[in-house]
Amino acid sequence: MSEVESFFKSAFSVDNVIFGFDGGDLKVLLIQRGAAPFRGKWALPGDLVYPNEDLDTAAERVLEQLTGLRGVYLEQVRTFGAVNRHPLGRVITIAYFSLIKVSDFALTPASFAQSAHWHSISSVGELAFDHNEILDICLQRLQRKVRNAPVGFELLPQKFTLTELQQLYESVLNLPKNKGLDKRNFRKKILSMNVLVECDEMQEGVAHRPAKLYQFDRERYDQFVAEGFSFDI
Amino acid sequence: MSEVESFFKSAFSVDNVIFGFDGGDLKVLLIQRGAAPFRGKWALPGDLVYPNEDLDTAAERVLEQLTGLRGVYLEQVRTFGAVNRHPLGRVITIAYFSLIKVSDFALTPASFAQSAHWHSISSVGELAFDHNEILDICLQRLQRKVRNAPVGFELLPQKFTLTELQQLYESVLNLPKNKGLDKRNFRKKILSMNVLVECDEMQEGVAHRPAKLYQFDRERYDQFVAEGFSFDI
DNA sequence: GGGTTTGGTGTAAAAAAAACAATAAGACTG
DNA sequence: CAGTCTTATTGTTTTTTTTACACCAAACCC
Repeated sequence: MSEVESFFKSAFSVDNVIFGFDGGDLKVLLIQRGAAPFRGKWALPGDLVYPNEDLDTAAERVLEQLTGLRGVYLEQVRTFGAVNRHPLGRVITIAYFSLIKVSDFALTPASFAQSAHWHSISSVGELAFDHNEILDICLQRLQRKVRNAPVGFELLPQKFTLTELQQLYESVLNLPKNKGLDKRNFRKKILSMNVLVECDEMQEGVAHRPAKLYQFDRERYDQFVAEGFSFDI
Repeated sequence: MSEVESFFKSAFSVDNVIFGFDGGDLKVLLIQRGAAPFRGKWALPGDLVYPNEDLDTAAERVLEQLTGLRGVYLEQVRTFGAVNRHPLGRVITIAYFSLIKVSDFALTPASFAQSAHWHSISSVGELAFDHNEILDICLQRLQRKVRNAPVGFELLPQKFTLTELQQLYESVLNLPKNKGLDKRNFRKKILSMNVLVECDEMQEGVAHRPAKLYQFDRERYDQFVAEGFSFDI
């Protein structure tokens, strides 16, 4: 038994399912493992939790090291702790998902070194460890969350069109494009919540009639929530 | 201490919020700590996870040692891992909640030794560690779950009256008795799901008109779910 | 200026939820 | 056994929410 192995009793890590929305598709940011075990395989970004680090802090650190982003949406989902989930010892992992605006994503030294790439959810292959299961559970959580909390906006630019918002929902919920949700009903519903404000700006650079841009108004949302409102789509 | 070593100076435990329903009230099973830290304080039952034990298995073990029950409803909720949550070292804990029928609860050696007692949710005092927070989060989870999955039945005897079922919901959701839910609408809704079957039996030993007894039909429920049905109250 | 593409809008029917109160059945009392 | 007490049981109406559905408008491109 190697020296490291002899110390290796149990540990905990965080793994982060980083979602993005680009090209009308829901994506997940994966890294290619450079070391054993599972060398060369795609995996969720994660790391062992430092002895003096809170779990949320560890998840934020993993996210920032890879994307350069701080203060983005992050939620703990579940802990995976099957005895044999890690080939080298007992490591349980606390799974998080985060939602980022792809346009904000900057290549960091870490992401470069770990060859981070966006993968369409629908075309993720076999991942290292139990990461397929983790991804699956996190996606289910996102699908529920997006329907009863205003988290979808975290995936869009600050200013967006209603069509983009609808496509986001169709993509996250895995509905057929432009058939899953009725355009008129969707707009009616989202606008009737009064949490979107029209910008004085139009979409630019498109080869057709440009759409109005909207923004999510968190203050109004918070106020409505305090009054008993609950977001629901 | 080497860096590698320090990663493994940590442990993980499970804590179990065991809910019961008795006397029209939602209860939680607590134990009184017999050793430091927090000696004498009420706490959630829990234990360190064995090196070769899955997390769910550990939660089942804690539950069985205390109540003698196996195969009851158990769900992982969240992991609590603040650096200083445990005064003696870095211990993160995976929180579970379980739902049991109070009438099935038998005093075990462990429950006797740990002076386990049912506490009304509304009158739980200050608990050891971060257990108040854990209880709170688990209760919130139960409140959501009971509304979109048929888990309420886990808290009732196999045969129950519709009034008991309604009181269970009012208690879990913390609604005023007989004012939170309209009796007629409640019965209409639950019966229209077709997942309850009438027993050929009536309530006994009550000093008034006895009510019909019903049972939850899980097979029917599973079939409906497969056909796209979703439970909602 | 005609073609192409997406943006934007309202109404009617159906379904679901909410509001609401009187009678029935059994147990107990005297 | 008649009367009282307590909880059980049952439907209808109104309101709200959800669904279904189709045409004209605006900008760009050629």
